Amino acid sequence: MINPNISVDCVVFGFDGQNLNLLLIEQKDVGQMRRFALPGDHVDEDENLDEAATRVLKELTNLSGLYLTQSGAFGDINRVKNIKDLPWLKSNRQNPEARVITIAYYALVKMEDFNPSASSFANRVFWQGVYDIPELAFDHSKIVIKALDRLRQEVSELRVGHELLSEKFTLTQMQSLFESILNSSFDKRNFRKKALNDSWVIPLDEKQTGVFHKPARLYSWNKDRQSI
Amino acid sequence: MINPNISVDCVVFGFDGQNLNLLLIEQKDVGQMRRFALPGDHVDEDENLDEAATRVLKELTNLSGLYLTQSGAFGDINRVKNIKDLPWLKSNRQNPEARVITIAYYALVKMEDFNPSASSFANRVFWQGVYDIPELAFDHSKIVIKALDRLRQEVSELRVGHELLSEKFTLTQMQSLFESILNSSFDKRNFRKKALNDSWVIPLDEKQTGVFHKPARLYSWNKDRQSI
DNA sequence: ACAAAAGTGTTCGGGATACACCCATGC
DNA sequence: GCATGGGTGTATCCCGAACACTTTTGT
Repeated sequence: MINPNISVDCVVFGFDGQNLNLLLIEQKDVGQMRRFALPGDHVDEDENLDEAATRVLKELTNLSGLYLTQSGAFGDINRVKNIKDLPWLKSNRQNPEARVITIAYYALVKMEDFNPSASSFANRVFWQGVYDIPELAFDHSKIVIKALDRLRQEVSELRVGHELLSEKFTLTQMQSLFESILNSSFDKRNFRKKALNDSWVIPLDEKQTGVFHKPARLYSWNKDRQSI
Repeated sequence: MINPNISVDCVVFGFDGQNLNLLLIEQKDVGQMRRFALPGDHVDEDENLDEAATRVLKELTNLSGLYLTQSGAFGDINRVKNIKDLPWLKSNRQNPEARVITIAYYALVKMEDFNPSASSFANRVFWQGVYDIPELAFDHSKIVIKALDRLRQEVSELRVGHELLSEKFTLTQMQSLFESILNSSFDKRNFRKKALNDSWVIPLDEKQTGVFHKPARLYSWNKDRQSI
């Protein structure tokens, strides 16, 4: 049995080697309008919050074991009162007037692991550049901003980030990851010095293939050296 | 009308010039046992989460304008299933079995501004040293740990802290504040150099009185220099 | 005079920053 | 051979860490 007052919403960040992206859905059953939102669902009575978020993420991406962490609770009384959200609420909720508090989570996925496709949730699921997010349903824009804030903090402290790169990667990709998350840029030499000095990564005896310039060396994360 | 599924709990930190303390209540109506908890209450249907937390804090301390910020949502299905919590739930809740999700807040108060006294909430309200917290009801210990974590982060980044000292204070008091929050100790000279170099504080033309040693100079916060 | 806390400067090492040119490969 | 990104070293500055003695007041 679901609890009508409590939901979870997932801010799913993905990285493609160049840019940071956000997973959005296009809502169903909203007539002619196109309205975008974060994936989310109500929480079941016998389900922990983390479990509900994990479930939403699993249904959406068919991936498990993803990095997933809570980023806040949103419960303003008018968060589901926007007139533009009425059509969806009417066709998806027993009581469209009900107050709903949502617990926001954010997740990190390697984009290469996953191709978005339609699901029970939505007409359409797609990646969107984080610096180019359209208007979202409910208070989802606020939720995204807060999640991005948290992600930035965690990345600066190097507590997360490896979840967004593939097993083997180039230092340039790693630098792009940091730059796109923190929305700033770094000096190449200093960045590489730091990554190696602080043993964030381990150099492999392998090089990039299939590129038409000098192939870059590949690296992997140093798992012993995480979260310091 | 209250929403039976959603509550707020407040982790209220206070500082007395020496040690960091936490405001606890002793629960009413639990028969012979003594059981301690965080102050909290259900959220009203027409009340925002922040408003509910503000209300709890106001009823408790009779102070307003306090620093108050959300530190997380706690919703494990068995968070109110501990047998020791049954007596209180039975005498305080219509449906003691109901699932309750709580949104945790943490607040900072100057202890000199406020003397705890009994209230509608509790038999007894009292300050307890944060490094000496007894067993708490529900999952309140977890909530405290998380709030303390957040407080430490914010203090290290100097985003909060001034809320815990009076208008005028000595550098030694300020150092004690940092030391008790971060549970570590600093070199006096280095600490003072940093506080002054980085313009955290402004020296006043005033000295401590009523002490039986060399009186210390008083300082106030540099409001222009906060949160950097 | 004595107890108690206030107040003060210098040295050292390590990490962050700034900066420009040659290299390997595919086309 | 040329276009594209890969890869490298040095000098400087600032910040954090370590460290011990003198000063002022009340009793």
